[in-house]
Amino acid sequence: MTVDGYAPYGVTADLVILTIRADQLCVLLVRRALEPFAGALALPGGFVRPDETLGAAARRELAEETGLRLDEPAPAERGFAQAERGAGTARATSAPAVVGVGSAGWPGAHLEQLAAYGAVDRDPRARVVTIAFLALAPDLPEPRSGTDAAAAEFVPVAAVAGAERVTRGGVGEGGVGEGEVDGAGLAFDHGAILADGLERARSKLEYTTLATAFCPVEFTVAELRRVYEIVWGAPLDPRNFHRKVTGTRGFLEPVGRSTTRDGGRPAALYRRGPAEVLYPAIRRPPAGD
Amino acid sequence: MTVDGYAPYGVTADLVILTIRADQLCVLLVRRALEPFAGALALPGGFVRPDETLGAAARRELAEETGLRLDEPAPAERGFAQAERGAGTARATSAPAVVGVGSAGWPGAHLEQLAAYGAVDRDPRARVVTIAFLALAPDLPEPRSGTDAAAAEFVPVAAVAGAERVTRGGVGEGGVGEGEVDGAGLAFDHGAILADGLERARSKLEYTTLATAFCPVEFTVAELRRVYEIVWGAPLDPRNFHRKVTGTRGFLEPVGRSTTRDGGRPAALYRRGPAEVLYPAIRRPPAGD
DNA sequence: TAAATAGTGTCTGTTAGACACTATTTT
DNA sequence: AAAATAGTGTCTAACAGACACTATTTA
Repeated sequence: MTVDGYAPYGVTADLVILTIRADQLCVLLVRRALEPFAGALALPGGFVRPDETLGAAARRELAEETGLRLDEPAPAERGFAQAERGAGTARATSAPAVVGVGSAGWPGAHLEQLAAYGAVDRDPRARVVTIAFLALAPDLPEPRSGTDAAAAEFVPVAAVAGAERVTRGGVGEGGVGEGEVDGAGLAFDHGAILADGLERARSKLEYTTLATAFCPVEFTVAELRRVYEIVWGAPLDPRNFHRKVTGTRGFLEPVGRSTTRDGGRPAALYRRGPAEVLYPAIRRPPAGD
Repeated sequence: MTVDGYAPYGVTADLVILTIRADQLCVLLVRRALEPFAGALALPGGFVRPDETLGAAARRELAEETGLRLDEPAPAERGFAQAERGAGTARATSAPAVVGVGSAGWPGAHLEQLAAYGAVDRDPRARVVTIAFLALAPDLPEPRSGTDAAAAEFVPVAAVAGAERVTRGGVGEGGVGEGEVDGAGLAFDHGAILADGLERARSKLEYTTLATAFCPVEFTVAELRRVYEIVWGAPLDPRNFHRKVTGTRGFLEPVGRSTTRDGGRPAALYRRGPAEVLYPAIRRPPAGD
């Protein structure tokens, strides 16, 4: 059913799911089983169903691929009905039992809309617009194969050719040929989407407390610092970082216990606090990596 | 033509076009001539044509409604083909002659993707996903009526009921009933889109040089400050503001002339400089309005 | 004891915010 | 002269960045 005779579009939701494994920033990629781009790596995703919102499609895909279930965000606080809001974010507050997943939960996992991509020829089959989402999660168990993916695995972003080739802040607009793999070696325009997702994640660590989304429920200051160092690819001064994050009200809440799992003197354990924005921001070092 | 039998969607581009007129932040709204929501105010927009990207549709709608033509952004700098990038931004570098528009040009006008909105019932006719764009422009001549709009006019955002009712940073997800006008008094979910656009504009003034997009080619520091004060609805200290913007490299480039159009001692004229980000940011005062 | 990591203190330069003061115009 | 706006200087508190130093564990 179309409106006013305009051509219909396919609408998909694709996900950039980032996690940290073995001291590397990794993205979940699937090996495509079907044409187009059969055999190529791609971001997980799929068509938005007629009865679900964009965010619901993203949460469904996330659960299908990783077993990670996020609650729907609460309706807007002022009490009037709203359409699904694109800029919204979700945080898991509980983790119902899922096959292959324990009961620990991932309290800090994060999902937000990234952007819409609608180049005319981005899908050689038909006009398809995709709404990309960015998910940040602590280290997850092995991903489960999705419906249209032969296999899904976390791949270090450093190993994804071209994912880093877009300069910070600079984005353009062009076109891709029919069925042509773009510069990142991923299917469709997924290399560009990944690059945008990485830049979004890197910049959000500067001025929000989102780094905790990569951490388990309880973590040390050094573990949080390692998140920053891995995502930014640059070392941070441990003393200044410690002073900054423990001095920012609402960023960390002490658990009261400590751990020696990082070696050396026991480190205090923290949970994430209620703060979401950081002011002043933690500055991203010039470069590195 | 659909893919794998999934239901087709309509895809539209809607615009939040902001400008400053008579010391008020205004948004371009159209009076809908057709059902649904006939007679109600709505954001300008329309269906994305089969042969144009999302950004091209937004630029076309912008030109149709305002006469303001923006160049397509340059392709990505690293030389590999990219699909249209959602997070990209465009700045007009020239303003070809357009009916009703002089030759002065709007060098700072700005267009960027805001977000995608896809609640199931947001359009009572069919499943329609809209990609919202945010445009910032200097005071423009009277808008021209678009194809599906009986009239278009700039309305002070303060006069749009409910547009300010969403708290800073908090967004949720819900649903709207069939044909029901949402809390902002605008058609569809355009009140929510407007609120998101306003928040995006307000927050971008903090950490980018985008305020110049509201200014004419040459402007004074006081005129730039008035942009901040109007968009944020709060007064700023003129002396500290002056020191901040003139001391930030690349923000302003002196023209070498001055004007007395604001009264009092002549003020130096500036053009926007090459800088795009502000670090440290200009902090938004607690509230005001 | 040595090595490793946690955490505190201290110094310096930069900046925001508050506000006194001077400069140059119009009325 | 008075009013208005432009622009500079000065003070203080906060903070980033650099780095010395102490604290508590394991090997």
